[in-house]
Amino acid sequence: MSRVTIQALARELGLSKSTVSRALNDYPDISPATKRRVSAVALHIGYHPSSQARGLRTGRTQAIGLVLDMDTGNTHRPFLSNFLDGISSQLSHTGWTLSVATASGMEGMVATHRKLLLDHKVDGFIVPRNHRDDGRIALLKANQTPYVVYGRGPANDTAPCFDVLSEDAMCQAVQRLFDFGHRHIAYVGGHVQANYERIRREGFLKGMSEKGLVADQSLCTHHATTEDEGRLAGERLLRTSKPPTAVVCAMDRAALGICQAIHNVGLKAGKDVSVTGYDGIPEGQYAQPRLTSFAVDNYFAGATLARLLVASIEETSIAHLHELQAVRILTGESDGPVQMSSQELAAQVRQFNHTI
Amino acid sequence: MSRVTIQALARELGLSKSTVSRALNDYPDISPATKRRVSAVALHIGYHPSSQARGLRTGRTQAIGLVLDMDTGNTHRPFLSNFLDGISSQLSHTGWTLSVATASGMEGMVATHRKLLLDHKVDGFIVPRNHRDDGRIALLKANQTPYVVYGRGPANDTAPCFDVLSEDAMCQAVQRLFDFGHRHIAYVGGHVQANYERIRREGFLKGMSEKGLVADQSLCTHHATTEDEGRLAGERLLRTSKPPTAVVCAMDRAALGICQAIHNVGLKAGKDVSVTGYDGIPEGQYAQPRLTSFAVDNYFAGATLARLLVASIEETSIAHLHELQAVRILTGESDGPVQMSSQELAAQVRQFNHTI
DNA sequence: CCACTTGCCGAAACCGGTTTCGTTACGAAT
DNA sequence: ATTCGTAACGAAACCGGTTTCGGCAAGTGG
Repeated sequence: MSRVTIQALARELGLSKSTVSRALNDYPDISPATKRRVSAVALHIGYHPSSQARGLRTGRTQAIGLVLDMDTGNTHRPFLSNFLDGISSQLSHTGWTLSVATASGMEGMVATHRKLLLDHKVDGFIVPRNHRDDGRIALLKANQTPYVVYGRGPANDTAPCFDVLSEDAMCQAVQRLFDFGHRHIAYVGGHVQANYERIRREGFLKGMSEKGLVADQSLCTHHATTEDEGRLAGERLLRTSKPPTAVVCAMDRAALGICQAIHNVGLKAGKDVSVTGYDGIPEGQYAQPRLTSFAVDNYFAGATLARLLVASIEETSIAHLHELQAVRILTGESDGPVQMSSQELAAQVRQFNHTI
Repeated sequence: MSRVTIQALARELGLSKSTVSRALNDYPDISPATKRRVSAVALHIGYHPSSQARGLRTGRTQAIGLVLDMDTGNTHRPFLSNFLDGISSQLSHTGWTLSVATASGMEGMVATHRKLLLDHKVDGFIVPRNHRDDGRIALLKANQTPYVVYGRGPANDTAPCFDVLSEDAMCQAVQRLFDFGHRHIAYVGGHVQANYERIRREGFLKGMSEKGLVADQSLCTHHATTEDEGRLAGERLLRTSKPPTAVVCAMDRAALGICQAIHNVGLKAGKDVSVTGYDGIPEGQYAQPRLTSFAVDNYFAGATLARLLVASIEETSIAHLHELQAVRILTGESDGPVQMSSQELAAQVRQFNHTI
């Protein structure tokens, strides 16, 4: 056990514990010589301050909280490891640690945040995947608890945030498909209540308008967060009289479902119908055809969020606390040059359905 | 903020804070009537004890630590979410929380454990993937810190542990392949320094001997933890004069690599050569052919480990602290009835290599 | 020489709980 | 009536740090 307290260190040094404390914390009223001596002996006898004792006095735990939603959480499963690594690596340079908890749904998450707060287990939170009207943020604001949002925060919010430029990815996807000759492009979004959904959709629309295309509202859908939901959305789109020749998806999992739907009507994704995803999940790189997607550097995201949060808690720098990061495209074979018109595509689908 | 201390509660009740403390902690020298009254008022005015203040006195943080290895950690990436959920769910009933950190390699992990210990951030650790000679366990033992092993602990170790019966999975795999008619079966293992490797290999050997087969040493390899390493191992196996008609892998990722190697010589996994994996990673279920594998319930694992660790820290029950859990088979199409003999297989591979 | 600042450090309060020890009141035993 | 035991609670120490306040000595200006 540690068992070497500041008292023992003070005795060893022939100083009072208050002097030792101030020396270690670099107070100005301690002579440089004493500071050096204290640090040296502290290191020598292996003194490590108790974080709880310090926290009791300072009111700080030196820990940040991360509550994961297990309802929608499966969607970010593959990135979790890198995300945690980013946070932890950033914190490891300091004395801070990361406290992780899981919860189900927004109410569950809010309850978990409250619990961690009331127990004084953490000083602040990383809030991933913020919603339009987010109970977690409401709670943290009401309690004046520091937090940092992974995602675009509310416009009138002063809390620091970090996000990836997913709108640029959607925009790039449209442009790429346009360059492949596609003009009839659908959009399949994710959780409508999530903030990211609005942003990605707007990115899609921006890409469309930049190319002089008008987004057909009947080709814009959402709530496709799983493969099954994506497949259903794909089946609906293919069954219309003017099916899209390309589909931009806000999530890889939905994109994989769309590829299945395409396969199920005897067509080939990437040839007959183009599909792009977003997230860069491993399954997409193993799928047939390999999914064109956009990868997020979640290590960087975690590290940045941790840095922003700690800075905002310690109030060291009030620098720009809103940061953005570009995504990296993963070119697969799920998209390509347009092969046939929407009418021809519709005919093919009809024909396939008849022969069955 | 919380700011309702035990003092305030005591004032509100007209009692001393020591009485309030003992009432809340169910001491025998407090009258039942007082206990009820204290609990009621505490709930009413929203009293939540500061975990740091309590920890300072009791020496307990009520937090457990989990240090993830980012070197080999990518292999357990998909399970992390469920694993954390299991731990967190188990802890949520109590006042305990989970502290997560990452590290690189054994030295890094040991250093991180030491840091968390010296800072008094956690009371105990969950140690996943223990090695034969594990620095983490040595450290924790030396410091008399409670820990629980995810994996089979050292035989002479009294520390609680939990593990899945991966040896049974390997054994099942052999029996399944035997029933498919395979007699020439290879084994491709993972990290040799890890404890699980020994266990899985022994499970494989047990399955072989139970069916009266002798394991050809030249067909037993290891150190295949990634897809690339698996592919290389597969290429080596296929190039021998008596290649195996079936391969049992200790890890899905290696199995996927073997499937690639089979594909690369113009053969079909699941038809010409059978392959089984272990872990049940999502990529395996998306691969062509779908991988036959064994799934681990990592939610259950996390919950059990957390329960064991807290029990061993609080020393409530000295019950059986060694638990085991069976795995569930995921039948895919990467294995099947034997199609040709080892000689015929070798001929096919030779022929393919000549034509190129 | 004295008052006053400045540098440096110690004493003690404090954070919010837990735990030890002591005290009071009351009924039972002697 | 005295002693004793016990139930129920209060006072105070304690955990290990941080922070406020005050004190002492040396230096400085008048």
